[in-house]
Amino acid sequence: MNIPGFTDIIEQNDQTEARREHLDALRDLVGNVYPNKFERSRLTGGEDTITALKQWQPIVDVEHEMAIVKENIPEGERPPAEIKEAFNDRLRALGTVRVAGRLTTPPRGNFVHLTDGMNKLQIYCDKKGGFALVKNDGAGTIDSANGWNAWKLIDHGDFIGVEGYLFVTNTGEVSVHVEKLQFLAKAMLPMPDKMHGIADAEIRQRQRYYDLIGSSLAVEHEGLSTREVFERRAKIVSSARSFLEDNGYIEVETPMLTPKATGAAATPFETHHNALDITLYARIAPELYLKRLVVGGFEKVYELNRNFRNEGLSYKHNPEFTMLEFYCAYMDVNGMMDFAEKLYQHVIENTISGLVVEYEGNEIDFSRFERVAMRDAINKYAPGAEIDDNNIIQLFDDHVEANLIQPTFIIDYPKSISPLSKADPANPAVAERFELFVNGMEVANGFSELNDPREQYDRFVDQMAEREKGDEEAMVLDEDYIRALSYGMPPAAGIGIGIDRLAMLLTNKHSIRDVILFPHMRPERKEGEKSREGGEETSS
RNA sequence: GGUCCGAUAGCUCAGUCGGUAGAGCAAAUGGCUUUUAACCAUUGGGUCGAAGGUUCGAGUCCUUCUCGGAUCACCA
Repeated sequence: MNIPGFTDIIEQNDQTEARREHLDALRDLVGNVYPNKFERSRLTGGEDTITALKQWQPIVDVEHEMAIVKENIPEGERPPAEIKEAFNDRLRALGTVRVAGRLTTPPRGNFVHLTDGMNKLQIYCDKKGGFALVKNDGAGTIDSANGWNAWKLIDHGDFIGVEGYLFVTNTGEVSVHVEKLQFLAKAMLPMPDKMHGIADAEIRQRQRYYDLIGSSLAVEHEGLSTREVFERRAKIVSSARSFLEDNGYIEVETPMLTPKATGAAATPFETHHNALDITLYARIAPELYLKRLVVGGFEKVYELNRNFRNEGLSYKHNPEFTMLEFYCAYMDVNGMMDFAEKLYQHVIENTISGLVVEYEGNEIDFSRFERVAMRDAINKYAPGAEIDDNNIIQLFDDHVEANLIQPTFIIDYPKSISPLSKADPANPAVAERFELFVNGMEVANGFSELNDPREQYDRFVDQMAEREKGDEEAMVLDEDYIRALSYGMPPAAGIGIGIDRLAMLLTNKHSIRDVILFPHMRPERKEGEKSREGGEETSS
């Protein structure tokens, strides 16, 4: 077996060499260079994270008042000492703070910022005044002689913990005057560019940790920082959840590994269960499981989780993507559109302020959703086109989809391509189905759920016939689902909402890879692998 | 899969007509020490994505390949 060596994985250069030397020297000073914990103070009520401290009212107040003082003195002049001292008395009375984080710059001066990934806090180490080193020897022995010696050995990106008192600098920034320094963890690799972060999209996606570090260090950002993108995505997910919970929905988890890949038109990933010796498929949709639960008496049910589709990658497709799918008994497609509008509005208002989303130069207004029949939309964007059941989707895709910038429900889908959807009672050829389009992109799909087991069976049979004819994505008959429907399912409506695409819209990101922490990529191949093989052949 | 664009120091990027491989940041050494991308001086750091070709000479031109991005076709 060819196990790569540590130095094959971690590139060695002058920078890593310097860090290794610093680490060895630190080991002599502090003992354990990877201690197990650091207890932060609790002045803010909870744990004193950097973010908590930066948002803590006493600190916010002092920085605000100091800013006013600075406005009233000439540019470049220091604030009067007595005013500063008054602020410092207030800050010092708050108590001793213990805070930890990563160094955002090289520690060459005696000022440095620590980050918790989101916010930065400045600390001040006074060489002359002296500060103590806390040894990582289990007892926390204080080494008052070596504080500054340890300080000289820490590197850009290392984690340290400090204890000290708060004060305000001449520039008005509340900082920690360090009295005790504790070394917490080493960064063996150099940090990204402090101005620009990581520019290479491949490295950003493959090494998201590195990208996130860059995002927390970088001074300039175009749009949201990587950290902010994923915080916003988390906000989208949590506000969608809370909206559904508040409306009486219950969250469930249904199988990811399924014996049949059905519930959507897509190619599945295949795998094998050894003990059972059967083929399993990564689910392409949770739809049929969720409706089984409606049969079983869950009147409002949702699942917010991953789907897997074995298809091409693009700026709006990742092999695994997050879908919010939910079902509501006694509701039809129109009720679902009404509810979906409210859900979108709730999520958007909670995520950004207001309902107007800036996306790639467009102003997308979520205060209003249009509803347009598919035929009407085609007539609008491809006037004169002759529409029949066979070309309607093609016409729609070719002429309409890209034009649907503002939120638009396209309704009245052909029944033939909607095998899980109820027909419109007034027009049996049309399904009670919608898809929601925003910025030319499908973001949701919903319908009145077909609950007649006999008709569902016939639709599956039609799909299987399409499959025989070569349509590999035609839906697969699910016998157990027919059995479930035969026990009776109340009238219901359901919807699937693409979370990644919503995240793209709300973070102004063009690529789905920018809103997925670890998007799918080709396996990383190191150049060394090739040359090592070659080396074995030539060496004797 | 097709088309177009890209890959140069740890990071961000220059590199003219084919003629000695560059800058800023980061690193090392020294100085300074209430700074806000700290500053000043000095030093080290490169298989120019890989292989081949043209040429006296290739980061630069040609071919192939790898990886990535954009875009088109299928999927949400």
